[in-house]
Amino acid sequence: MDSTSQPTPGKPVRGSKTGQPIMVIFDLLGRSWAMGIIWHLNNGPSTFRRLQKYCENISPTTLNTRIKELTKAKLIIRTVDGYTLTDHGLQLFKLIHPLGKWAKNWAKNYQDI
Amino acid sequence: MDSTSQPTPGKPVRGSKTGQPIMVIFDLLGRSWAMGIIWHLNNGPSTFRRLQKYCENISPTTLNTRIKELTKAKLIIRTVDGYTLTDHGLQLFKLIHPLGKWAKNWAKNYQDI
DNA sequence: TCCATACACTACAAATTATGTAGCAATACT
DNA sequence: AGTATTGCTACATAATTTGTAGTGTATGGA
Repeated sequence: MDSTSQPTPGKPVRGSKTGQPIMVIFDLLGRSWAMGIIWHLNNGPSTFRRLQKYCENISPTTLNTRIKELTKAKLIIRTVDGYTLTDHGLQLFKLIHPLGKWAKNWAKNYQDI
Repeated sequence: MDSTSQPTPGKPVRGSKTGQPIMVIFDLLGRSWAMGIIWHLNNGPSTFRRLQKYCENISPTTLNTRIKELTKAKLIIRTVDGYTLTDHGLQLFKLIHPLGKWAKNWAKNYQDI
């Protein structure tokens, strides 16, 4: 089945052997669409299909893998209304939220590539 | 040679077709070791080998690819002292900096996986 | 109840990325 | 000149992501 390695504090992660929390979170968030999912869920609970649609047709395989990882990491949880951010997840969202404004500014100053 | 797609505002990125800045930055930062590199460079300029060592022996291939991408994105730049954060890069670091503290707390509350 | 939808996934093969080892050219030092 | 270090590149293997198709389960009428 799915043998993706779950980034876990204290255990080696993709790239990092020490399992420092920051490296663990970098690994977790560094996987495809992880931040996008958290970003979207801030708008409220979402079903699998809606999430998939929002994430510009992310493949169901990847979405499902990401959901499992984020759930194990206790950043999201499944409720009757769909997937939702946990308290931890919400805190994390608040931390990455400023990236939105920064990214727009960065994009504006982005030239001649 | 290396045909990695550079995440660029306004252009489709890995996963996102609209090229919204936040999605672009998620793609860029979501690649292996990207955030780790920025994290480390906050400690001052670093040479290729030192960076490699710091990033727990990231493969030179990946490091080089990441360096090229981050340089094109104007987040880092090469100086006589080694690779350094640009102003944009420093701003970005400041935004992700709180993740360190958050991650430690998250890791503490992380159980029964 | 039977049929049609819609949802939440799973299977699986192909494409893209990352890793790890080896090594090369350029500079610095002795 | 000889040696060491740095900044990479080559290349084969491994891991991740994608895309398409399809399965099983609920829900909603007719």
